Amino acid sequence: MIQRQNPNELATKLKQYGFRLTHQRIAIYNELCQSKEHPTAEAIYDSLKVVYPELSLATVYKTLDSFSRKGLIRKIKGSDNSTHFDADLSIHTHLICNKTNSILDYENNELSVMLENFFKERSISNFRISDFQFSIIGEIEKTEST
Amino acid sequence: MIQRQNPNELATKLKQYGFRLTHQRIAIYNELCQSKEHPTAEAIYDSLKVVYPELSLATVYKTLDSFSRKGLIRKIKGSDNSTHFDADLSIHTHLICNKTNSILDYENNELSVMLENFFKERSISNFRISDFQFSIIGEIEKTEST
DNA sequence: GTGCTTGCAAAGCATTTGCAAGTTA
DNA sequence: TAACTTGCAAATGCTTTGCAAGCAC
Repeated sequence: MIQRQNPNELATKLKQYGFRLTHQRIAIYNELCQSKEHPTAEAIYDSLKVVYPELSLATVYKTLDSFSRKGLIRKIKGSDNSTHFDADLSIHTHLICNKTNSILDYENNELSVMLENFFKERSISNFRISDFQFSIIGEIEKTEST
Repeated sequence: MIQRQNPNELATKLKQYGFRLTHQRIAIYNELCQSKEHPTAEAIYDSLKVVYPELSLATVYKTLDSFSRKGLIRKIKGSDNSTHFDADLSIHTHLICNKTNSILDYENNELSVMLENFFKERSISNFRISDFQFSIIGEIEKTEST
């Protein structure tokens, strides 16, 4: 989740990235910004379908793909064969659960700062970096209280 | 690629992990250990088909899946929707090319040691770690000499 | 001999594509 | 109005599954 943005801010950001403003794009980007859960295309579709019944799953896929290709959002590969999306572009690490196929942020500032510093001034010969993907794979453990 | 292993070493390792020794398993694990390229199931199949024409692609998938579920090898998600495999279980970082869908090792000892040290004594509450996946996404740049 | 593994073909599922109709700038 | 975007349905492509025959132990 990234901080709450009002409709104007959303629209401005989409324009900045060269997108025509459509209801679908605004709704999809807004949904992704609000979500804490790094949703899949299908999850976004399911949430929005309630409010916009005419929305198509193919549009959600196309929109998320164009967003990520222009660098507005980032793709995350899940442990199953699904792709999740994240509006938070900062260098940070994910926890990926093999059992639930869910993705959480690993909130560890020390690690984020360390990685950021490491890559800040660094380039890789013959490679143009466009994104980082740091994941810890494993299993969410149930606590007794649940 | 991990260091060359003779047939006996391969077999011993497979047994250690509780696998029955079949020609297919030995060939698949050997192929993966020799490969520098983090191949997909299909790439492994294509390489082995020449020598073992009766080999089935489904067997390659099943075998790689059981290897990775027992922790003998590791899965890597590519930038397209394919899964690649790696016999090198050490903490290391991959370069993933969006254009060629190829995966290379990012050979940087400083980074590997840093990550290893960071996670050596660290645990995450309510999460059982089984693997790490660190990737740098981008594009391999052509050099003029190519 | 028993239980695990293989190969085949079919099925499954996430994602992409083609195109006519609708919408944005 | 011109170019881009949407929604639908069909297609694609990677991966999994069911099952009979084969093999390891």
